[in-house]
Amino acid sequence: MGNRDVADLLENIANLLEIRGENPYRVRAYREAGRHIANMAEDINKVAEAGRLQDIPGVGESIANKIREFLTTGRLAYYEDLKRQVAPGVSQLLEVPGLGPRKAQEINRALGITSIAELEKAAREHKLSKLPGIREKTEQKILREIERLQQRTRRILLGVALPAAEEVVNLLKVHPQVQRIDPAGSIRRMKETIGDIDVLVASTKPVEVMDALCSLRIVKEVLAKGTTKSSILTRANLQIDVRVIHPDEYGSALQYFTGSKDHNIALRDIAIRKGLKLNEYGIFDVKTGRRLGGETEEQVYHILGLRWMPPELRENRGEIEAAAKGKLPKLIEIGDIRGDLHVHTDWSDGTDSLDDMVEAALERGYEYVAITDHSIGLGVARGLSVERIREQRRIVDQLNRKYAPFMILHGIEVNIRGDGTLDYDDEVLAEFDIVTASIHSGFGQPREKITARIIRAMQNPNVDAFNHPRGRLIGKREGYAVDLEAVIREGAKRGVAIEINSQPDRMDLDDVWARRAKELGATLVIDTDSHSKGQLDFIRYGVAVARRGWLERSDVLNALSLKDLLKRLHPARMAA
DNA sequence: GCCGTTTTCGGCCCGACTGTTTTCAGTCG
Repeated sequence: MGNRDVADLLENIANLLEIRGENPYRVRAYREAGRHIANMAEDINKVAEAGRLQDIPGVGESIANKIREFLTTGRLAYYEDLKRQVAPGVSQLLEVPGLGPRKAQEINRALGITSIAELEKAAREHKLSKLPGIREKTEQKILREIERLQQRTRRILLGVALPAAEEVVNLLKVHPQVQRIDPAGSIRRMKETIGDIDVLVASTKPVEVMDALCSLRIVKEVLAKGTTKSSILTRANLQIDVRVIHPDEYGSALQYFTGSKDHNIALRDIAIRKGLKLNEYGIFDVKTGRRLGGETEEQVYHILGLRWMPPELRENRGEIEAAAKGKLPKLIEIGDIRGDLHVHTDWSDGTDSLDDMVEAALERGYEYVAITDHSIGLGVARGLSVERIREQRRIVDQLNRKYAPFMILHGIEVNIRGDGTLDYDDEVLAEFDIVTASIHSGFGQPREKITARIIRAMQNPNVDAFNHPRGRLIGKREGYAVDLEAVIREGAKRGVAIEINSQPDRMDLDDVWARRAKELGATLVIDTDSHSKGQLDFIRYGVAVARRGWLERSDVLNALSLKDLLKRLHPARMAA
């Protein structure tokens, strides 16, 4: 029973209470508590054992008791009761946009409908419009939404959404009536997945901007077009919502539409206590109604007594308290990254040559790059034999003479076998400039076994980093079961860096765990795991995870200069 | 149900939109 289970339990309770039409603040209390637990890296069992459940924001006596019961017995009587009181399937109806708890409950009560399929049938037979508060239009809307629901794609990877948003931004920003333009929402916060792609424009001629948007060459279909807000479908089938704001209101609008929702709620709470009112049009004095600001985000935060903060922090995970005390972290930036330490070539499963990958790293302005092809055990990826390693080493040495002072580190992504041993003997591993270790098989092993296996690998003194620690592929594969806390502690103890893998479908570690790793004293390394030249640009996604995890330059191995990096990896060699 | 530089009780973010309404409830972001 882990954090996820508890968070899901609380969210489910909130949903059931909502359907029952309970006090909305009680519903929100469960939702809040669940969200904080989902955002927490520390194991809830440990927190419970230490009697610190009520230290979790949003968890009071009542919820703490329920969590304790759930953790010790595996079930919760209160939740079982609740489930019995709510007809099964009603919560499914809530998935239809436009149907909230009230209407869903009414539809279920009056017609006995418990699934979306039944709902669709009833709507077609015009049975819904006999109910109070529902007429022809609502019925039609429900049918449309069900249809959309069936063909809707789920959340989009940041690595897909961000380039799409940037394309629209770049095409529109040359328009003479566009004064400012930015991606907003979860894209601006650089969340690993994105629901809606939002773009914000500052202009005094919104209609002209809307016309320009809808006639862009990337537009496949105009889904909605208004005077200040339009939605387009791109040729890549991505929906992008664009809104135009008056330049005087751009700061408060950008703040508002960047979110997160929780962050904004907390800000407005501060505003209320100060006798102020905050909305997308500005920040106002409640008594006089006078507008105090809103042209820039900085203004909004300053009037609330806070420092401006990077969007990546705005998740209501303590950033507001930190901003009030002037204790915001100085987040790592993409320019702090001095090199990439996890890169593949066509020697194993990459598509570009060693030379090309090195050239691409140089072009990025790096001081170094580590070539880390796969080891022999990974047959599918053409893992290198010992002979091939030595051959590759000779070529790396040649290239190093050519490109000095830029340095190519000869590395390896060594496979951790089922028992925790590594693919090569220690003598072979000792020849590399950097050894990174990964799991590529045995994902189904029990948690204890995988954890022990990884820790054994980390205890090999040749290992410098542990790659994509959770083994997840977003939307495709859950990570393996592992006690990450123990793995990270081991890394901190042995000086093994923990990777933030920048591949858009990995983002592994994620933001929550990156922050926890910092707390536990581990060093992180932000890598792209590139399999082609272009993928070196993925580094910005890894940096985004790091920033969302509150990391600073000093937390990151490859923010070190080449000299300091070599000192860190090979203190003995450097002394010699 | 939670929480406290107003409070241990009485608040709890704000505005827009839609459809159903003759003044507002429900839903959403």
